Amino acid sequence: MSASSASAEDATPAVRGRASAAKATKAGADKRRLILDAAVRVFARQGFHACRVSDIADEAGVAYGLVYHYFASKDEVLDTLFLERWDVMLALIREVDAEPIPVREKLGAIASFIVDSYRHDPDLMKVIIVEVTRAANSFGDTHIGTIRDAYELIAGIVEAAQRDGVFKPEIEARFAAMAFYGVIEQLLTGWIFDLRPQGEEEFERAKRLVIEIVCGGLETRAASE
Amino acid sequence: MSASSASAEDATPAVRGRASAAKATKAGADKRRLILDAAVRVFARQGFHACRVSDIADEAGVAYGLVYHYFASKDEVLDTLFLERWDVMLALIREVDAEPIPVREKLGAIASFIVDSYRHDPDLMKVIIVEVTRAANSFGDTHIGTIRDAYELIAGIVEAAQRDGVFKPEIEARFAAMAFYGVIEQLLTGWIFDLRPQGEEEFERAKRLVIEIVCGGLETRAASE
DNA sequence: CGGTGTTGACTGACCAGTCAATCTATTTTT
DNA sequence: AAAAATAGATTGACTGGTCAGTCAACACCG
Repeated sequence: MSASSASAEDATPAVRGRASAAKATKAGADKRRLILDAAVRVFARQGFHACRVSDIADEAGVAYGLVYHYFASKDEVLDTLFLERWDVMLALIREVDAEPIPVREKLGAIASFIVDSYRHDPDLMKVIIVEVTRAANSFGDTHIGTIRDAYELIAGIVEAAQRDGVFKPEIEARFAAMAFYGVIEQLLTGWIFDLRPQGEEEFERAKRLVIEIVCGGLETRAASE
Repeated sequence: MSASSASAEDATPAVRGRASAAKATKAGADKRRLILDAAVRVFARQGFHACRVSDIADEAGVAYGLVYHYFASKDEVLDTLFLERWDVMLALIREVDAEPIPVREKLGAIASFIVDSYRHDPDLMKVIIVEVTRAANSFGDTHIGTIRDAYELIAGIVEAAQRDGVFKPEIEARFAAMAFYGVIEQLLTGWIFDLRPQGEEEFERAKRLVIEIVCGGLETRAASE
């Protein structure tokens, strides 16, 4: 149901410093993936804290102990899911930032990426948002640095736009980045909890509106469209 | 340290339908309050899930069992804290909405209220945001209706502004409300986790910037100042 | 054989919620 | 006014259930 994203495949960053066992075998890596994908479904359905490790094993169709062969702890499973995806996003932001295009398009590309991530694998995004990003106390705390990285990159984009005179200088760049991210997170949260309509059209419309509101409030009275 | 807000005092809405025991005695109500205030500190420090009921009892200086004399469960303690404060906020939004003032001031008053709530009792706001509002899976689910009420009220304000021609009609009112709320929640989250600077000046500046960004993106090219 | 992969029963820790007993204050009875 | 009765307030030891993580044994492949 949720095949690992193609772009994450080659870049798998081996989960920093954790103990997690091998994946020497071809089949080994497959089982590992199987467990990760099962975990996404279980976490999305029951929530990280409410589910048992045995639920993940059952969903994956493997024995309880095998989860601990590939991961040091229940936490590490979630960590892995988060980092895998977040790293892809950080890479994309850096890529976009380097491109010689107007801010509106840069921020638009980032918003698009996140919305498309949700469209492509809502369960995974639900887990990342609900269990990590929004759970800033428990897991977010571990990853606060990584989350902050995204913040900073976006702030950098805003700052550049201010230097170019496209964005007002009086709204602090970091504040603007925070606002941008806040709107997007709220949007996904709305979808996740069925507070907002979904569907192909809605997704595209949402991308436009996010940019319209945020850039509209940031631009000087010079840029129209 | 955190005296219950004056405006909430008389309006205490007796926590809907729950079993929670009496508070017939004068001293009884005091102890109840003592436990609630202790819970705020403990929840803020350790998190709802990470703390034990005995931690709350210890912090309050009462016996373990007494918590269950006043509250049916650990959950009910958190529910009470949330509803107490959220109801005050809903009342304020309704009040503001009724006033015959421009949108910018209406939204500004709401942003001010929330920021001031944080300034007045950061621990309480931390608990509400982190453990309820942002924990949309566990507790947010129970209160999703109440949270939604705030959404809808704000959407109503935006809609009125659109009818008056002050706000663009092409940005759906609910979407705008979501964005407004998203920015504010992200702002508080930033303070809570020390990602953003705090202090009297910052609080006031933040109020202005929130309005500047959101209203700036929503207004038609007519309103300036 | 040696190592990796796989199994699932078991353990040790944890903690929400219960409950029977005790205390304190207020009211009723004598 | 003292004693008795009633009701709420307060205590903390105890129970029952839950689960993350361990481990010793077994399977499979090269």
